[in-house]
Amino acid sequence: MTRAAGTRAPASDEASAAAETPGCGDTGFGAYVVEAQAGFLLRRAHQRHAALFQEMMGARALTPTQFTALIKIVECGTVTQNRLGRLAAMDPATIQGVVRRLIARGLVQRDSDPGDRRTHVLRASPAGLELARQAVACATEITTATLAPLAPEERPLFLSLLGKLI
Amino acid sequence: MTRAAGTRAPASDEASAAAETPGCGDTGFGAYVVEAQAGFLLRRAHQRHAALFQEMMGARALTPTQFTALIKIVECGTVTQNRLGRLAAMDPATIQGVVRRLIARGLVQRDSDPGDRRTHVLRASPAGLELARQAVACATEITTATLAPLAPEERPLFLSLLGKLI
DNA sequence: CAGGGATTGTTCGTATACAAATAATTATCC
DNA sequence: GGATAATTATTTGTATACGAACAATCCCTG
Repeated sequence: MTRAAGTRAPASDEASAAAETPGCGDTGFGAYVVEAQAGFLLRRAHQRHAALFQEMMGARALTPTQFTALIKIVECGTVTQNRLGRLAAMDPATIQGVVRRLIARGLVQRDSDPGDRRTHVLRASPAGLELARQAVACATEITTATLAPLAPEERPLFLSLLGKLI
Repeated sequence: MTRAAGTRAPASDEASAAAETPGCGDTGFGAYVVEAQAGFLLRRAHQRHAALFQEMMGARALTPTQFTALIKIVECGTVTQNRLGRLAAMDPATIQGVVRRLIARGLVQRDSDPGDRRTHVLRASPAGLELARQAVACATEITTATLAPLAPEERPLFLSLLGKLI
């Protein structure tokens, strides 16, 4: 994470220099250091992963959520939109937009369900299936890159702890 | 994380039942399981933290980013907007909106800098300072709640590993 | 001191993320 | 079988998050 000083990047290394950044002294918050809190670190780690994902996914141009949704659709073969949202951990309002963009790119198709007139059935198109296969290979490298700062033996431990945070 | 089946919640427990959700068989992705990847877990952990934050911050109605920005302003006494963004790990475009909302709530004030006509100097208002003090106490509990699923001895370890992911 | 490069803040467009409200439909229960 | 509850999908509004482009200003170097 060595970045030039004048970048438009979201977080300069200043954000890691917890305690005493010049001009920013202690102001009576006791031992509370924002940069050391779980929430702050989760946000930054998530930011970094998203950046890695975008960079490494490259021309495939899938966002993390689009990728997750597409994979889940392929795994299910056929899903309903809200159920897909639950599988992919997305709000009905959020999954709506994600699916709309996947359909707009021709990666997913949507058929009406004769058994339930409320829903539409989602299914991956051939192009979507092909892209999914390529993306999975790429995503494996993205996971590796995300965990790269950890020693190999720390990685499963970290994932196990992270997984407990539901 | 025991939630009723029909909630509007972003992620039902279905999203944790990795391998074999009924109707969603293996479709040739080999050993790749989305729900076990670092990115997916980071996104969910971040979501959960944000939900805890909103719930526990309650009437104070600060979002995690607003809280971070406010704390950083108080710590610095006086900051420039972009510099604040770097300290709080936010894009210039993002910090702009965060600061605008803090100003709209009267928690932060903005004065022009005679030494540099590009910038404005940010400073916490008395109300902002008071809210910051209350919020820090609350945020400490939020961190505890976030890490609650971990055994006490696992918590510093987890934070240390998470911190390595920059 | 002049001119090029860097920095600051803003705006626009896109993509999550979620609460809340809504209409349409299905499921349940008395 | 009919009222009620639940579910599905959509829409609106708000809040991150970031790339890209921009004008104003500063800084530095020649």
